[in-house]
Amino acid sequence: MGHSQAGKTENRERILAEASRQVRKNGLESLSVGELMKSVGLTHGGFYGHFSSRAALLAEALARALDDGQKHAKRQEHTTGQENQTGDLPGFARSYLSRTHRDAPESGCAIAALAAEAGRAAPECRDVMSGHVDAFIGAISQMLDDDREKAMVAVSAMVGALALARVATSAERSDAILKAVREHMRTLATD
Amino acid sequence: MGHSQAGKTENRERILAEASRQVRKNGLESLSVGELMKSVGLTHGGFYGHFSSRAALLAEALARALDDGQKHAKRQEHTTGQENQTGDLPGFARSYLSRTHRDAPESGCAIAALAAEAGRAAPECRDVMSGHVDAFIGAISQMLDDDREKAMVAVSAMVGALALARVATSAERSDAILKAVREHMRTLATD
DNA sequence: TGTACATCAGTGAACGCGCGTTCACTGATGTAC
DNA sequence: TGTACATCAGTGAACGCGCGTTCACTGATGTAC
Repeated sequence: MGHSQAGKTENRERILAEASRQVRKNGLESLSVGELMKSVGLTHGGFYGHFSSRAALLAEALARALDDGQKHAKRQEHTTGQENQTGDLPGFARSYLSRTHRDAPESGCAIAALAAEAGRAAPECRDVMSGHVDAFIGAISQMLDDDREKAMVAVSAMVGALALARVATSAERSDAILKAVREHMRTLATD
Repeated sequence: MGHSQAGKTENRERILAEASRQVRKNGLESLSVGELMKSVGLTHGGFYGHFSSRAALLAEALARALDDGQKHAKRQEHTTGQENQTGDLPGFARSYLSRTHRDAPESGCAIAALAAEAGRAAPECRDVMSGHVDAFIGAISQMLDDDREKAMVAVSAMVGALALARVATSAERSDAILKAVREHMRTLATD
C-alpha cells in the first residue's frame, strides 16, 4: 500500500482528481467525504491528512475542475488538428458544443456544470469561479479580435446552451440547441 | 391558528410558495424540510400532511418555481408599459437581463437558477425543467417570427448570461455581461 | 548489507449533529341534535 | 341557539441514518548505526 511519502502526494492528487470529476458530475453540495475516499480506494479517516475540511477540499476541487475543463477544451482543439490560437471560435464551439462534451460533464467545462451553484456557494468558491469566467471570456475574446462584448455573448450562449442541452429530455431537442448555438458562433465570428 | 380545513389548503399553498423561493435561492439539494416549515411558521411534523416526501415536494416546488419565474417575467413586461406579445425580444431582454432580476433569484427565472442542477436531479425534476425550457424557447420564438434556431440562441444566451452575471464578483463585469447580451438581443431581433 | 528504531500515511471505531420520516397526541373546527 | 361529539390539521418527541470530523492505533517506509 501507499504508505510512502511519495505515495502521499500521489494520493492527494488522486483524491483531488476524483473530486474534480464528482463535483462536475453531481454538483458541489452532493460531494461526500466518505464516498470520495471510497472511490479512490482509501478510508474516510485519511482524508484529513490531506485536507483541513470538506469546505477546503470543495474550493480546491472547484479550482481543479475549472482547470481540468479548460485543458479538456484545449486538448479537443488540438486533436481535431486545427490551430485555433487566433480567430477560430467556430472550431472551439464545435468541440465545446459537441454531444461528447454534453454527455461527459465529469470531464467537461466546470463553468457550464457549476456556475449557478457557485453563485450561491461560499465566497471562496464563488471567487474562484468568477476568476475563471473572466479568463474564459478573455480567451474567447482573443478569437474575436479582442471584442469583449462579443466574447461575453459567445460565452453566455455556449455555457447556457450546454446546460440546457443537458437538461433536455428529448435527444433531438438537445441536439438542436447545440447545433443552433454552434452555427450562431460562426455568424458571430464572421460578423 | 389554522386548524380549519380551508386553512390547510392555504398552508399547503404557503409551503409551496416558500419552497419555490428557497429552491431558487439556495438550490434544490439545499432545501430542508425542517427549515422550510419553520420559515412558514409551522413545525416539521405537519409537512407530511401536505406532501408524501421531500422528493415529491421538490418536484412540485420546481414546477411551481418555473411557473412563478415565468409570471414574474411577464409581469415585468406589463409594468414597463410595453406590449410585447409579438416581436419584442429586446423589451423582454431588458427585464430578464436587468440587475433587479440578477439580484433576486428567489423570485426570478428558475431555469437560470436551476438548469444545471435539474440536469443531474431525479427524472421527475429533469422532465419538468425540460418541458419549461421548451416552453421558454417557444415563447421567445414567437417574438422572432417563429425562428426556433434564433430562439434557442437567445434563450441560451440569456440563461447563461444571468448565471454568469450572478457569479461575477466584480459589479462592473457582472453588469457588462448583462449589457452585452441585452444589446445582442436587439441585434438578433432586427436581424 | 543487516538490524533497531522513529516516522507518519492510512485505518476504523467513535463522536455529535441534523436530516427525513413516523406517530401518539392535542385542541380547534365543523356537525348533529 | 346551545351542547356533545367526531374529525383532523398541526405538534413535538422519537426513530434510524449518514454526515463531517476526531483520534488512538497499525504497520510499512525511511534512517541511523
